[in-house]
Amino acid sequence: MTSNDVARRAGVSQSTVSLVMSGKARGRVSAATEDAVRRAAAELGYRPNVAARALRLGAARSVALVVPDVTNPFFGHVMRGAQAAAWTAGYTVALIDTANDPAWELSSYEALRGGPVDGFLVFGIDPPRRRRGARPERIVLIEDESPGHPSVRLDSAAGADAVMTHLLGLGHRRIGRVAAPFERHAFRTREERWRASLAEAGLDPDAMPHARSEIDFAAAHRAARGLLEGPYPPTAIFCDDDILAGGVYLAARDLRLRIPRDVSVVGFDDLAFTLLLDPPLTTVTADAARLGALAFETLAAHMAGERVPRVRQLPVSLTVRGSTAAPRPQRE
Amino acid sequence: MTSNDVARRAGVSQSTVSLVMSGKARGRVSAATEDAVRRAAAELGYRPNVAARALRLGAARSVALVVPDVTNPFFGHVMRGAQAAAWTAGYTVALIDTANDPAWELSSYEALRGGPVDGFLVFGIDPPRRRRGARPERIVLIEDESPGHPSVRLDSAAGADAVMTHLLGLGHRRIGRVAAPFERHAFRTREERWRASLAEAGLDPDAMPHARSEIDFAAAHRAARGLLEGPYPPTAIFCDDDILAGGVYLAARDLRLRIPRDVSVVGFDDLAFTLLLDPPLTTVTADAARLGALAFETLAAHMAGERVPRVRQLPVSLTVRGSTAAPRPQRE
DNA sequence: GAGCTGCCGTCATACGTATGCCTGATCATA
DNA sequence: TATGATCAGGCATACGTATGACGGCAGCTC
Repeated sequence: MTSNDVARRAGVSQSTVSLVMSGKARGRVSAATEDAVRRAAAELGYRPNVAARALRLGAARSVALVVPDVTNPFFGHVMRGAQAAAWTAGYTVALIDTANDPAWELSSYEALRGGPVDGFLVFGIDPPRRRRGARPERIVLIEDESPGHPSVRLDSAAGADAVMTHLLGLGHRRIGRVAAPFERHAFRTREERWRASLAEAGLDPDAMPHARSEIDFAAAHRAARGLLEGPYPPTAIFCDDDILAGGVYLAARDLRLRIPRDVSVVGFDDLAFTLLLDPPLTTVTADAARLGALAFETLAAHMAGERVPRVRQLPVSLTVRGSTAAPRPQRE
Repeated sequence: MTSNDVARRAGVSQSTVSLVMSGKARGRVSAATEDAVRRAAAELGYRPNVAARALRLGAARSVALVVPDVTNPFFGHVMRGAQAAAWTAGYTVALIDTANDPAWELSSYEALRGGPVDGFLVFGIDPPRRRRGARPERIVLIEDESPGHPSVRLDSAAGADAVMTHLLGLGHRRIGRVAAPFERHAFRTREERWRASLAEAGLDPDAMPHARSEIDFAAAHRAARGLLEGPYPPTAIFCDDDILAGGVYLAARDLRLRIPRDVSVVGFDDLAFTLLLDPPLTTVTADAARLGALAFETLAAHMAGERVPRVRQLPVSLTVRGSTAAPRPQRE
């Protein structure tokens, strides 16, 4: 099934078929001919060959989506948003799951340079360095930034501020933190706002219990235990995301601490499972799907040569549920 | 950066470069020349153009992975497994998230027929009907089956049997069910084994509380409430997957029922969040990543023209945790 | 030294599409 | 009626790769 077959059937030349199929028939092909071509194409079930088109055009109408952990529902939503947006734009999404391995991430750029994709949507671990190559690489970063590439992200600063205002407003003075292990911009921002908010409230950030943890329940469980068993346990814990917050629940259960009576917990992202926690988690609600879609749209605009804002932010909002309350009067 | 550039630099012809790069140099190119070509290619950072190769070869070295819900971690693991296996085989994975919409699923086959992918890995909603087309379509089904296509799946029968043996062994006589809404083979099998096990124990399956639910917490919550508030509430509930089981926890919390004292709950898949539930969920542990990898391997073999078993099953095992116990003596 | 056999390597072409350029026909205008 | 102008559509080619068909050359045998 090639355009030649269609041409033969419609009694026209291959060029005419191509013209019609790519919508460039205006003024070059009569309505009657166009009709005949379309009919022939439909009858034969003709689909333009993507490889040939890609070869000719030098573009594959495909983008790579690089994600650190496909197993994490947050990324799932991002993927959904990006994929849907890409699909409606006639693009295909090539999925790369790096499983949190920076080496793998790097090698994926290398491997995909040959042309299977026109651009990259990167939800990365390390910010990709700019790489030399025939054509300048089209990259949009998600939740991170790197000079020279446009990026999209949640408004982590506003989210973290809302969390801290909430917690401080409840009367907490010992607000600990379970941080993600990456140097991603989003996490850095949350850390900074946590520190800044504490400082503004006259508290010393460096005196606060603080831990870093891989983003999975078991690791966060260990990290949170360390925090809660420490000499100065926090009355509230601000986590970089919901998974880490889940780890805090696990630790609290271990130590027979009640949430929020003994310790308040706040997450980030508002994943579905947070409703399952008992009590349900107070967290920052974010539209991850929109984030993915926005990333694709930005990449598409970027590839089309349009000028694109260096960074686009999506609003977030604090959703207060049962995991936060005023601290108990301390014995000290 | 084309093979011509490499050829010029190495002082050979384009064909020689092609020969070397595709590993077909044996007996046609001397070691010295081959070396020179490789060096030139490396210096220029040459990567064969995928589109051109795909056009020439009529194969894209890419497969589509069709998944109903990228947001569900179970599919995340499948994707991870499939993607990793594909990647090491030099294949690219095009992701399709159908968001549980059968129409979308269908249209994705249609759209991808033009050649962007060589085959399909389908974790489908509806079994795809066989479609006519120039070349016979290469499809492997996951967790489902359809005449004419190879399929891979978990051993749902064994899993369900283990669950029922466990529950009946604990003394349960009223074992309800929250079923998934799809006619997928995996779910059908679990249903059948549930019925068969009950019948073998001298119980009437039709008398058991039974509900169907979309696979999300809120829907399962509603469905489970219906079950537990019904005239003959079950002492145990077997759910088609962990998400549905999560809904049962929600309903139990609503109704002030304690798990497992008032009702035992069993899930399927062993997703990470089940550890977070209180008590942790008894469930069937499955290697979803292996399932994805196996699916790809099967597709690759199928495409290579090898004879492939019509169906391949992966073992599963029951993981007993805190959500199951003997029923309380009934008042009736 | 003529003929044969391997070994290395090049030539030419095909894959299917998109598009610049050209041609023939129709039509309007002078 | 002669001359442009406009419209419809075909011709030819290029995109970069893979590969079957060839050709030149060295070494060998008789």
